[in-house]
Amino acid sequence: MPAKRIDRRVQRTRQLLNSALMSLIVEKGYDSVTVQDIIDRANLGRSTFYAHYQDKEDLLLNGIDEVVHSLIWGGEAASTDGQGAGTIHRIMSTEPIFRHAQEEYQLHKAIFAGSGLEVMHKEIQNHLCNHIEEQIDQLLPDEKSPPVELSVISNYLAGALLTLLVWWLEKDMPYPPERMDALYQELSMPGVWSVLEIAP
Amino acid sequence: MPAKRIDRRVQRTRQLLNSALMSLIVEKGYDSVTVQDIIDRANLGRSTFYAHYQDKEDLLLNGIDEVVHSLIWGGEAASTDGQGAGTIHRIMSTEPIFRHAQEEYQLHKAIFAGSGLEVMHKEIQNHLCNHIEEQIDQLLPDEKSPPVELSVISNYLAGALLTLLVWWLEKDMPYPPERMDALYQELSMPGVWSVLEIAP
DNA sequence: TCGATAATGAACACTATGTTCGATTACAGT
DNA sequence: ACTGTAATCGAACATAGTGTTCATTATCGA
Repeated sequence: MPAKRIDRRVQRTRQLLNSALMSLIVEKGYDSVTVQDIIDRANLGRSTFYAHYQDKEDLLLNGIDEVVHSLIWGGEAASTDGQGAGTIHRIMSTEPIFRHAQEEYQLHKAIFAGSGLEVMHKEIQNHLCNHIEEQIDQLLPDEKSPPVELSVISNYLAGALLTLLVWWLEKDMPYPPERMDALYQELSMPGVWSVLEIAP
Repeated sequence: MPAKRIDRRVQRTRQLLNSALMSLIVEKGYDSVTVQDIIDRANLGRSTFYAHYQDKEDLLLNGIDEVVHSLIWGGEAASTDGQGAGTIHRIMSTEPIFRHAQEEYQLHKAIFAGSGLEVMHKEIQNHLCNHIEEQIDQLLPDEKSPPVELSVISNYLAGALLTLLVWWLEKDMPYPPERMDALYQELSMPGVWSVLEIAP
């Protein structure tokens, strides 16, 4: 196999498009950003855009993929340690998620405000569900199968988290990230343990 | 005040448009229905459409408003009675909601599949939140104020319900409505009581 | 029957999308 | 530095849908 020819222009172009989109989202909101806006801001030709991405949505998803991934799977380390007495037993730590949302809340708020929410929702929900199901699998005793499909639980947990996150951003973050994490755990986990029929 | 002049044509037009939209949604999915489709199906002129509704979204919301309202507030009667021993104490009965979704699941699935979800989400979430907050208010002891804003709880409950509903429809309703209702109650309520610091 | 109101539908202006293609530019490898 | 290749350019185009306008026609309630 011949050595792959890696053209620096490709990276640069994608990078330009992505940051153009992000800054435009903050300025005008996701819905009102057009492809024309993006290529103007990035100083790129129209056909260049379509050589890289199918459409606006595609660009958004690709740009955010890494972030989502690192957020969810990066928090994994914190999920198993530091469960002192009195703490609610958790499946995953959501604090990094809230913290990250806080750090660039203008962007996140702008994305979630319009139809960007719908675009992100499926993507994030998928990632979260995968992660959650893995975690639950480890917790379940081998001999017994769960009383409901695991995907109900994972979807429930992911959906609830996203709901809280959107609420929090829309209200301009009235509580600190740690508080939101604690709230999420306290709201969601008791019912989950109950349904799974395992004591935490 | 002069007697209001009520023209039968108006009702008829709106009715036609609405059912045209509904049938088209089932056939093609909400996203791919155009205004042209709607007026063709309804045999109405283009300008007639815009005389009644701002756009597709407007039509959808108006058509579904009554349904949502009756669903949520109609279930109220069942919410206070029939809580036998061993039952989870609930804030509202969601069984009618699942049942109604089941009855015309083709429509609901088609709506929730595309960006109709986003349109409905805010609407339903608002209605649900109002209802839930009223219910919680009644349950709270007068002297003590809730440890968090009520809107967190109501949003959490509404979001979780919608998540379950969408999951259920996408999976083609693997469980009966009663089961889904029970599941929702068991998943959500323990955490809510815990956060509200009141024993059910 | 008689205003008043509603519906018609074709024409129009507009905005955005996504594609095409020949010319141009920048790249990686040698 | 040279060279073939790959990326970019950008204007033009086809497509598709939106929302408005207006003179005309049909239908209403009283």
